[in-house]
Amino acid sequence: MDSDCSLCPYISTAEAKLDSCQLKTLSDNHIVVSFKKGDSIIKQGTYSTNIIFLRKGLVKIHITGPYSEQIVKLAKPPTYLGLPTTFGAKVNQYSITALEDCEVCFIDITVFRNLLRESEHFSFEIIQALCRYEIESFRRCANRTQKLTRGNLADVLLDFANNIFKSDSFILPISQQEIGNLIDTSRESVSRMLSEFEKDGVIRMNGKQLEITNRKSLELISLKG
Amino acid sequence: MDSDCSLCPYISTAEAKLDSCQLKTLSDNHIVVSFKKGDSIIKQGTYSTNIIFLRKGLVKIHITGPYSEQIVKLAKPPTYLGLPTTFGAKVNQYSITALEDCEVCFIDITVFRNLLRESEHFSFEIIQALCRYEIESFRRCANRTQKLTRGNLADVLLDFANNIFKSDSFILPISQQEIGNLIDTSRESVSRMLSEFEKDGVIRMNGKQLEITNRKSLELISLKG
DNA sequence: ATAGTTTTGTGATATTCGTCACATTTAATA
DNA sequence: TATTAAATGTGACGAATATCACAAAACTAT
Repeated sequence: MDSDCSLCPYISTAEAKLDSCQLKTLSDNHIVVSFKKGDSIIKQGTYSTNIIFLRKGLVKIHITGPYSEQIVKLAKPPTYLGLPTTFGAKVNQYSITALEDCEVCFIDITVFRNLLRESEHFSFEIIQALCRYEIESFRRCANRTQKLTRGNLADVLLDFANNIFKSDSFILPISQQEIGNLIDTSRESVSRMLSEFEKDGVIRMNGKQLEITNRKSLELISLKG
Repeated sequence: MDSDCSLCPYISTAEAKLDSCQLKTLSDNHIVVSFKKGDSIIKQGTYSTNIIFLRKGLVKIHITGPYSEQIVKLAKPPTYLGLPTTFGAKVNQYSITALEDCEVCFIDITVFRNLLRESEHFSFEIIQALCRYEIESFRRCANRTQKLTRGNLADVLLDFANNIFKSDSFILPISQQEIGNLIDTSRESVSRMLSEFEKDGVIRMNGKQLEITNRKSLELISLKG
């Protein structure tokens, strides 16, 4: 498998700060692995031994809460996966599972640490990324707990359209049960609300195929519930 | 005001990794500021211009959500405040307010960046701290949204006893309204539940003075709701 | 294709909890 | 201490949504 990082089209902004020699080291010390839809990439409770970089495919980051499975967020390339769980704890504090077929780089943790050591730019990029993640998770949590469920569902659909698929027409990569786990509600409520959205002409659905037909309304629902 | 960081009893684990010269730079480029209970230390929406280190007193980190004020978490010394908001965004994404009289170090941001640049150990400590914060906030969010409200209230009381005051008898540093903002419920519900806890002999209250009289029960409530 | 599994749709019912209203207590300040 | 403001206690009521039950549909794999 091609493993010259300097030629990789999926390179991270942090890695762009590395010089050619450092990129060479990275090239020599990582492997690219494919995962099938549904495969587990990181499993909560196991030891974390590698830095993982997502270069292709969609994943969910989820955590086994006190009662049910909670999807913390969805992530798309290019992004590191599991930095917090690798540097912040001995064992993985959450799971990561492929929602589509994925390609992932496993980077040796000591090599990665050396890069942090050698390149201030690289490590500062990582610090900034971690800071952004945290702000994002504060906000996500505040939304989730304060907004009405309808608003959260609208947000999920808008997130798919705006950030993940960049199109108002897409195929839902997760089940209604999983949407429920993402916005903390039951699958029945998700089903009912989606029907409602369709009845109101905000979306059109056909199986997993979904189209946003009235973006304005959806944004209004996101705001007002 | 005393400003030799090498003599500071409140030094952070990250700063402990600095050499004497670097500590000297830090000493010369920070000021210690006192805040009174209720004072605003960081205000959401303003520019973030300093790194802030909390060396004394209790603070709340709160965010103005779509509808109401949400307390993200409470923080106690020694800890940096607002790293994410300083490195992750131009303007502060949340507010920090003193719950008790506080002492805080303001560190010049360029000086702090130079320290990150110069000391790999220092910057790696910061990375680890950020990673731990994020894991913690995933978990907090999962709890908050999944547990029953009673369980969350029990958690708050246990957090005061175990982590913040390290005693089963303490004076509540926040109002019932604020407890509500912390666990996403109304102040009325907080009031009702506290009465209930007292009636069941789990706690004893006298104004803001609170004593946990049956820790086992409280832990059970935390688990089972 | 067909049997089996997973996902989805929908009604009836129960529960939790927020909201409003107002009384009461406690704290803050002149 | 008098006056005002802030925090708390408590009842009645309603809205949002979880849960249960079951049917229908869609997808998987032999």
